[in-house]
Amino acid sequence: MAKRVEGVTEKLMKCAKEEFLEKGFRDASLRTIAEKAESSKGAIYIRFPDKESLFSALVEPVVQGTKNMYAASEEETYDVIDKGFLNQIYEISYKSIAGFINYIYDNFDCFKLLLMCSDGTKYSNFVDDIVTLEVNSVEEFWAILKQKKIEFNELKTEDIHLLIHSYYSSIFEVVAHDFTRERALEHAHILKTFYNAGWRAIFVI
Amino acid sequence: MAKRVEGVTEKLMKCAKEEFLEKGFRDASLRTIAEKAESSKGAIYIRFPDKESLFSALVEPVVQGTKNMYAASEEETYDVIDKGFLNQIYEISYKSIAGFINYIYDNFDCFKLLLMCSDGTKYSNFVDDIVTLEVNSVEEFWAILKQKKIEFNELKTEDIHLLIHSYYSSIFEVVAHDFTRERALEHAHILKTFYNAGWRAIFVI
Amino acid sequence: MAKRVEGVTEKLMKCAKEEFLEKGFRDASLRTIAEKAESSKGAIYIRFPDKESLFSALVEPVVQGTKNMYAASEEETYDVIDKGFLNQIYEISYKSIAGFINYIYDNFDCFKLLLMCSDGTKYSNFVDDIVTLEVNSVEEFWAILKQKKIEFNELKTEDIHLLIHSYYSSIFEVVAHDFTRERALEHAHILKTFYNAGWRAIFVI
Amino acid sequence: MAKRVEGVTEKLMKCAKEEFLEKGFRDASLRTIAEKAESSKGAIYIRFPDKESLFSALVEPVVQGTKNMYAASEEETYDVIDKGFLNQIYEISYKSIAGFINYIYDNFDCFKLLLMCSDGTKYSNFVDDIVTLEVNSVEEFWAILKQKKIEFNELKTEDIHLLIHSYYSSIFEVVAHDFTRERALEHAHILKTFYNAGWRAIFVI
DNA sequence: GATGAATGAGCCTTCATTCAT
DNA sequence: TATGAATGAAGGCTCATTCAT
Repeated sequence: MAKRVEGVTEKLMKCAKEEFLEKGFRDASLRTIAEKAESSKGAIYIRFPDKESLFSALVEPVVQGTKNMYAASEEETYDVIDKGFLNQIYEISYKSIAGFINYIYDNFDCFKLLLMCSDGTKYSNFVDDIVTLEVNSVEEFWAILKQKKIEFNELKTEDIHLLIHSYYSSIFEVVAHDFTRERALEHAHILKTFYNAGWRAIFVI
Repeated sequence: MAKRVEGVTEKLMKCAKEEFLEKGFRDASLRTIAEKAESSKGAIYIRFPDKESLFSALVEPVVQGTKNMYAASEEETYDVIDKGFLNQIYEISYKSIAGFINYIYDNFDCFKLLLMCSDGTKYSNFVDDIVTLEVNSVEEFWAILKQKKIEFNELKTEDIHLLIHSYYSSIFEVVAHDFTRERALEHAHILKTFYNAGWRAIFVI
Repeated sequence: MAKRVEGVTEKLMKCAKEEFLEKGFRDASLRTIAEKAESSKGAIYIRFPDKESLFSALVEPVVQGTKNMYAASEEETYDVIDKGFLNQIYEISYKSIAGFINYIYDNFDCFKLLLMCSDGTKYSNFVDDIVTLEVNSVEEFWAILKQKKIEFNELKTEDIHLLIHSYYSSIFEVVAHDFTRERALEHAHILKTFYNAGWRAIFVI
Repeated sequence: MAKRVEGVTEKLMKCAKEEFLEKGFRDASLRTIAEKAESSKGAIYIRFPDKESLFSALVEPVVQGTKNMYAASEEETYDVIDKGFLNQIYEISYKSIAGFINYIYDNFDCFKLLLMCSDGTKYSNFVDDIVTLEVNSVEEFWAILKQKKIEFNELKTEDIHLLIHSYYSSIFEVVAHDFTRERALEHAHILKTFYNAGWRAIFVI
């Protein structure tokens, strides 16, 4: 039985990650990746159907992980709404920041790939996709508020989208600026304070 | 000496703009640009030393304009500080939003180029550069506050950077999402409220 | 004005022809063609959008020429029918053989390309296309015969197709076997006798 | 020594046949064949030294069978000549058509491979090879005629070759056009009439 | 024997840039 | 100045064949 030489896939992925990080998806060269990995172009194609799939392989687990993490935090939120603790919603809505930051730092390179090197792949809209997910969730949340006859200042979807986008921008900037995990968490704390105040200012009637 | 045919540069730039907007800097083809402009690749190289310079020519005025606008607002700010109206600083600090939004919409395509099509050029960090400018200004502002023995909660440069980045992200997203000028201004109003509250929450002791 | 260096196109086409003749379309290499022509791959792409277009350029004039020649001989045939000289039809139907043979020999290499090296191009069915044209014409001819109440043994379209195919096979084989023009014409004479007898045998009631 | 797993060779050949029929020799992929056969590329190379040998294995029996059939009919012909029934020679010469058609239809796929999918293999001249055999036989036949002082119009070898080639072209076209066996036999009947007349016309003095 | 990973030459094509005209 | 032909490196990808397991 012909077995894949052990470690080749790992080496290829490691070198691919380096190349993608250095040059971005588009300018990365499979030739170079193969050479760096002391392997061959063919060896890549045995493992990945094409260039984008190689990128995907590096990044997809984290994309799914992010979505799962998001889905989980969404459920949590709904529980809270049911209990009607509106005043605490701002707290709760972002209580998972720390968790997310940690997740990011557990997968730092992947996030760097997603955020800064994914131009030309289907992941180029990663931030926007995340934002859209959260926007939908906010709107569902608002529907519940309405149902419960709780008054609030409703914004247009687009405006929420932009505000949430700016929120994630701030989070993800820690990656671009190579913050340490500790500093990122510190920043998240500030961010929470900042955004809670902001949301209150425009949301509460 | 033969003179450059009049209007060719303009036509080239117009067509280059279209091409860059459509495909982004990297995927744009000089051949296509020259063809669209009913001119030649050589004609481009007479006027611009390379591909990136052509992009620069389209975008640099607005980059400078933005910096100038920023410099102006900075002076303004200092005036205010001199007058010591700290309580109004949040207001003032962003009173120029509308002006900036209008500037963006007066140069909509250029901003789209800078924000969404500049991957592969030195402008890929445009937002960050703007943010850095503003951060420096904020720090100078803080220096004055300190000088005046006005107490405030001083943040680390990096944290301010990220917050300001998120602010600009939100502003610039109106470009990505093709808001009308009116909607953008509307959004700016919300943004002002939101960020004023945010800044207050973390800045005021 | 940048002019194409004289003779490059010709040299490229000449070398392409040689390469296609030697290896067939599929196995021909643009690299090799460019090298043989002491030119560059890019130089090919200035002139021809792709590999098949290069092949087309060599061959298309003759394809059109053949169709035109065919169309001309068709008109001629109809004149004859109008005069009702059925008995001479076999003669006339092929009286243009010599002309066709000469046309083939005026474009010997092109026919060799079309007949033996076109696998992988849209010309791979060249013979069948010619045959189909002639079959249609035969059927139109028969329609006229019926109109004139002239009796004959009508065959199925498929059978005519195969017989005509075999006729052209014989004509085109002179190319595969590198007959001289004179020998080809000699063969055409035999072919005429042979096929006239054949057609008579199955066609006349 | 380990034994070849039974049935694997058969399965490989079956799948190879499908692949070759579908894509032709050149575009067929050994990888695809191995996958279709739920086997491996290595398994192919154990059984066949290379790609062309795999094709050969599919086709060679029929190539030999055809040659044998031809040899048989040749002997038959000589018997007839010995009996001196020249007038019947045209009949007899083709009396084996039906047999050959049936043989083709008993091995339809193989003939399709030989006639339409063999580009790039040594079988690309299959038809010509068959024709050459028959031409040789015709010439031997003529030698006998001469020996018997029977007069006839002797053609050049090349001309006979082309005529016979056209004859086989017509026969083999039934494969390309997917005639049913019955239609093919029907066509063979027409062909016999047609060619007998043709031969007589040029052969008899 | 069987496997399929590994190889690497080779494919067609694109493109920014140079340069002869 | 203006042209666009010429260049040639580089791109992603395929594939028959070899060979270690």
